[in-house]
Amino acid sequence: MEMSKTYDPQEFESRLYKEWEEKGYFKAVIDKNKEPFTVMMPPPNITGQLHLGHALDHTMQDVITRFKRMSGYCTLWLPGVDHASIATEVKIVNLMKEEEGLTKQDVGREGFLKRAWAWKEKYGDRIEKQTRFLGSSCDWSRMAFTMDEQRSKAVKEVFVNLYNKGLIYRGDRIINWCPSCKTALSDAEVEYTEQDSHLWHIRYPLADGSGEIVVATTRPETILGDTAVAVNPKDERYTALVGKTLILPLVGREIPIVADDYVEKDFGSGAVKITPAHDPNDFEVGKRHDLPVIRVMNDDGSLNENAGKYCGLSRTESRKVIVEDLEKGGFMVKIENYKHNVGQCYRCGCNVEPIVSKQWFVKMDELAKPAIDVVKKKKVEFIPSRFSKVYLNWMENIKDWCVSRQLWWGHRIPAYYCEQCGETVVAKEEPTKCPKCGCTHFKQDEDVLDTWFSSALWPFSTLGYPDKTEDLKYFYPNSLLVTGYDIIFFWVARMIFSGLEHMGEIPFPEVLIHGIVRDQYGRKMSKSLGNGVDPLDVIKQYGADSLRFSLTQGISPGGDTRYIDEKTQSARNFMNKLWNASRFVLMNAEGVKVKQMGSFRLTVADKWIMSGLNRTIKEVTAALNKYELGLANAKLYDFVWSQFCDWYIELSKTALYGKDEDKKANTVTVLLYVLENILKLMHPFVPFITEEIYQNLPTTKGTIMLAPWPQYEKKYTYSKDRAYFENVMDAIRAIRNMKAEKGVAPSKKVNIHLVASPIKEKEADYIKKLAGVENIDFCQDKDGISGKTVSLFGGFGEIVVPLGELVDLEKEIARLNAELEKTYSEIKRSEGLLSNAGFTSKAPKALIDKEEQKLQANKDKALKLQSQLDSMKD
RNA sequence: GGAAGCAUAGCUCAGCUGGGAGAGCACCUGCCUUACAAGCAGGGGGUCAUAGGUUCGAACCCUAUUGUUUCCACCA
Repeated sequence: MEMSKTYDPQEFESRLYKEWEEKGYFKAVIDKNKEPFTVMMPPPNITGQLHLGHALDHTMQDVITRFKRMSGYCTLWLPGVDHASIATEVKIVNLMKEEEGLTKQDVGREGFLKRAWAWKEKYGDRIEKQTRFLGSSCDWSRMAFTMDEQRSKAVKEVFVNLYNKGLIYRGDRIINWCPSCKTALSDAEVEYTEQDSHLWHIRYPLADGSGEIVVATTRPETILGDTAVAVNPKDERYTALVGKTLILPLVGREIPIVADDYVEKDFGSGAVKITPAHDPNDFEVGKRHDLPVIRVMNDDGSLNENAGKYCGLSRTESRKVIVEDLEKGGFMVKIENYKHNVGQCYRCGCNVEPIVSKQWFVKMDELAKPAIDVVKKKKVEFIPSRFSKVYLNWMENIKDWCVSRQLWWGHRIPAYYCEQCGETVVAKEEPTKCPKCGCTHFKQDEDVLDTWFSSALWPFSTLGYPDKTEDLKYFYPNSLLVTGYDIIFFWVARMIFSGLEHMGEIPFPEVLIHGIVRDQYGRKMSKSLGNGVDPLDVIKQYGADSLRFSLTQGISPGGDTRYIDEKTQSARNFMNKLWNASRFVLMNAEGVKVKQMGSFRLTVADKWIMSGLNRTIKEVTAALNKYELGLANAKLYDFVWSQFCDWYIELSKTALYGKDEDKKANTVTVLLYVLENILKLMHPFVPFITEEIYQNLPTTKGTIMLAPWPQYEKKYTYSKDRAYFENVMDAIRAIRNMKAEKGVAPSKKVNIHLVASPIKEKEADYIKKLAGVENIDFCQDKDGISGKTVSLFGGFGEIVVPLGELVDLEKEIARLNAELEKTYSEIKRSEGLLSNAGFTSKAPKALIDKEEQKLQANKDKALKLQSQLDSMKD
């Protein structure tokens, strides 16, 4: 094959993806002799396109999936997309408004859903395409959508079951209401930010005219819905007043003064206005004291008919007007500046209103208990483990889950109301006859379910639940969940209790948490900042492999990462390096009869690279088994570039450019062997380039995707040969260093004497070739070496380089003195350590031995340095 | 108010049972050496936030402090 001189990913990435898919390599075929490894893709929202966060998420899953597939598991990575009820609906509403000038009401439910499905087709496809560009090896034949037929069946099944068990109920409760999206939200869907506001102190006169109570509030407009004022029962200031009534300013209604522990004596005036319809805490107080609930707000946030003359005013207007009226009426005592947290809708960002409303809820007490248990008992483990604390903290304080949404895009709630008697029937299909009155006309609940209700079933709904499929039997529980910490509550927690409740088993034993991808300054990527990066642009410029490698570089579980263009460039450079190293190997393998490993004697250089490879196999495998992708990535980078390319390829040239055909064949064999293993180890990270090269190796057949994962083998440790060869390398480094320091041109070859060196003549060519040496004189002593020379010391013994006029005697003496001083300080350090009884008695023996060897070596070196110095002073 | 993470070279970050401080990028000096200038060789640069403690030995373990980021709660 002709390989281009530079790496050009556009040339092969799409072609290879197509080939993999056509040959069915992504498809999981149930094999009872194999252990399954199952990962469900967190389904991206169909709201738009994939961003770098998805790219990271998918890359991590693909790396792990490909690693497991090569390791012999029956691997299923199941892809999907999420209908994202509220997020998608908001987008479509906006689009309709912009393009057609229409509202939801204008087009009606059916017309709206038609548009929504068209949207789904468009964006679902786009997401699928992007996923393919990334190289994701997911099983497209099992592609799932949270609202397709099978998933809808699962949702209905679960809803009905929970209802029949009494775990789902409908009732008037205080919920978070988004006045802009006009729907209820769950607690998890509210985000709090600090806002500047005021604390208004308002006078409430006692009904009997005997005085007044001052209350402090941040919501003066809700005064219209007040049904009591509460004080702490231990607050002496007010004990005498409890039970009396107050006249509600502006309204004139009489409201009681109640005592409740919820009130803090020391905050504000110690008295709190109670508005059960518009504050979660007040709602609870109201329940305890049996207070009426007066809702004064419409669904759009404006005041309703209960607000009397203020009816129709918007949220902001009403506050202004009411404050003015309070001031006019002499009720306002003072206004303080005040900062406090206000909840916002996580989709549209507008302030949410706590409102009493009739909604469907999932009862959480019973469901949470086992879900807490499995995490505490580590049947479900978070990686890193600190996230289990986050999970437990949330789960232990969970409230009932509001699951109904006043939206159209989503799973319609399978509840039917009898048109005659109003009886509620919850069933998978519309009932034919009312069980109470026999009427045959029903109206289905208008609301849809929270998006996360269907996502919660993902680990098993994707496998065919509620049908008892082979997939479900084989692939459940899943093996691993990979996702970001931002959706632990939304998703992970709900999957855990859902799996336990509906499958009777945990959904997955491990949850690998990753962080988010930030921009180069560490800011979140967002539309408003305009700092988002489109993965497709990156792929176009650098290739998917470069993006994948760059995203997994320097990451650790749970940690955020920054996207920096230079990092991707450096990954691309690495791809180019691998490309060219392969090109070098293939060029030299041309026409050479490749041998079998083990059928010939390895050189020490061969053994050095083989042991390095072996070590890398061990480390990379261990790192991947722990899902430490950043670590595996770093080990690969180092081995491929700094060991294989920088050293072994250079070393191999002595044989490749020599005349001995047999030696050449040996070297080619080792080069191919190491390269093949490098490709396999790197394949999970960079699937395209490794496949492209692999298929062109003379020693391989078929796809690298299904090639067996490299195994660590003890026989390739070669510790002694490795240590010996390090001396050769040190010698090369020392000579290069010396030449650079003395300003000797790299092309200028020098002659050297190797004095009393452990290095054997066999290795002379390596030194000559790599260090730019003409001749080497292997000798036992320095007799016979005359003229101005430089001496280098190390594990290789002494290297004497005659440099003629190039050597400045003064400078050379200074250099040697500096080195001698350094050596003495090393000796001192070793001696200090070794004379320390604590150290010698407690430190491990290997460490003590090592220290002793070091001490001896340094003593030898010091002697040699000293004698060299002495000789120069003559 | 509660909890957690982070603090290591100019920048981004590794450093995984405590045993002489590392990489990439950037910088400086030489090199177009027949795989690669998207490259090669060499080099400078760090009181591992601060203060204590444990230990023969601490970037690593403990305590406190400072700075920073995030999550949870939401006292009107």
